[in-house]
Amino acid sequence: MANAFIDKLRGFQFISADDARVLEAACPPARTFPARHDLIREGDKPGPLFLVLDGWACRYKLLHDGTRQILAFLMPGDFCDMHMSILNEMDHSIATLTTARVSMIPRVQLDALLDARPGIVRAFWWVQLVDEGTLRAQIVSMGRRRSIERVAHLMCELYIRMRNIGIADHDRADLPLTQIVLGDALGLTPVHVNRVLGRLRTLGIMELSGGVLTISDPPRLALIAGFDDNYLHRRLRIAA
Amino acid sequence: MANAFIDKLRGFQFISADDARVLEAACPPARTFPARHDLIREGDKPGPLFLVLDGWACRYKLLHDGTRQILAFLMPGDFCDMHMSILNEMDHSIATLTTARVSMIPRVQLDALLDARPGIVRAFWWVQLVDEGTLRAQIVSMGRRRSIERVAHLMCELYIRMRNIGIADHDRADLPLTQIVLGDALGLTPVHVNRVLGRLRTLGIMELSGGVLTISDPPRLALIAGFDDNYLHRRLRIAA
DNA sequence: CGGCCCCTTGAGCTGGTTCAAGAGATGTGG
DNA sequence: CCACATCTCTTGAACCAGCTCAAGGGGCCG
Repeated sequence: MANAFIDKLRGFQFISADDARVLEAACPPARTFPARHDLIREGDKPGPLFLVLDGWACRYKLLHDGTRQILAFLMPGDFCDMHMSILNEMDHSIATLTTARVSMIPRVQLDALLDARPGIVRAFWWVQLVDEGTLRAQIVSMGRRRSIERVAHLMCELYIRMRNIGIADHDRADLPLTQIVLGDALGLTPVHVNRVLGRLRTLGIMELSGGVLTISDPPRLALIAGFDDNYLHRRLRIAA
Repeated sequence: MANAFIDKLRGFQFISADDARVLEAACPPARTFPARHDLIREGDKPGPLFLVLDGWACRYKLLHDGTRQILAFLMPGDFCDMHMSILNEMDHSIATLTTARVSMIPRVQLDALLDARPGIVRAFWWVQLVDEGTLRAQIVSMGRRRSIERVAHLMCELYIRMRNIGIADHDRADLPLTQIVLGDALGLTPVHVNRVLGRLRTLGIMELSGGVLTISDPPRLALIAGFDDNYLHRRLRIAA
């Protein structure tokens, strides 16, 4: 897996072979960061565009009282952050959750790429819009789902996304997220996340332990979650 | 106010006079819709781009159990929906909340505009990114703020956004949102929204009644909300 | 004038939090 | 390679923010 990001664009057939080649050539060698390392912080000025090639990261925001809200999980093939090149300041931070390999495209080079290649603009825009759908899905979860549904929904989403990029087995996947991290993403306390996971385990639906997610009853999990994957926009039009 | 959308872009100095003229010329005469009218529904295929010129609308999603989650409020100058031209299907619906004047740019014309005018692409992308920041702020609210903070935060945001487009006085603004609508946006029951508004009124901080928002103690409201307007990205670079 | 929303308030309930404590895992330095 | 420190997971008990259910009043529109 040389470049998970381009694989993703290609996998969705949303970038031409030509554009993919140009984009890939623009990616400098990846750097490896340890877990819990901030790639960029709220308030920072424009920097390079990050592409997560391996490992996990997240967007998050710290509140005044020290609590953290995780806004999105970034897995191989996700990017962070387009914003930089258009807005003048980050309104949230991005950090690794595990050891992660990250490719960083300098902003100047990125701008040149976008000016020269409308196909790449389109591809990036598409990714952006899909990410936005994921944000909306999270709002729905936090506003209208109870804890067990919320946990189930996140597990469905992460599982599908992992399967899409080929890092999930039939019913198992490595998911190196602690219950604290899950709580910060779901707006729940880690204690309650623990109880909910225990309940799902007892029910024989899924299990998360030792960093491995095992879904033994996918239909029931999706039912509890009220999961509909339309927001992940997997079927789409070929780039114009 | 001929075209609130272009006024907004101009107000933020993010579009050239030339691009503004071209964009304005592309807007067909506005249509007026009654309140509670769906402009587009989840699952719909690409249609025209909507620009809200007058009145209020919202993005929302209905769940299986009939509950509704409002994802974003659209006021004059906001657009809905770029998604259409890139994704193949809406993952949420958009409806008017009040009588609203809406301009609809046909998609073919929009695509031509975007192809011919990189400046307009940039401007749209910027708006898109700002909207995304607003989504993230909502996630933070729902995940980490209690009801009174959440209500206060939404009021701060709406007030600032209204002031930015010139439809708010010094400490008053028309805000034609029912407590039911607010509840659907905030993930609270209308009953509880009522109690929280009552509390804020008793505290002498703000009042919402008869469709009019009056903020008598802005600093205290912002303090309760933990409000920081950085995510609205008002200071920004002039379009390249 | 009548019907339908919307707002308001009360009373009791409950899902999720808080606080606490111990056991298991993981990593680090000597 | 072991010892110790730190982080994570787990479970229990009490509490409380926000929900549910219910009922009455007010305003707007047909």
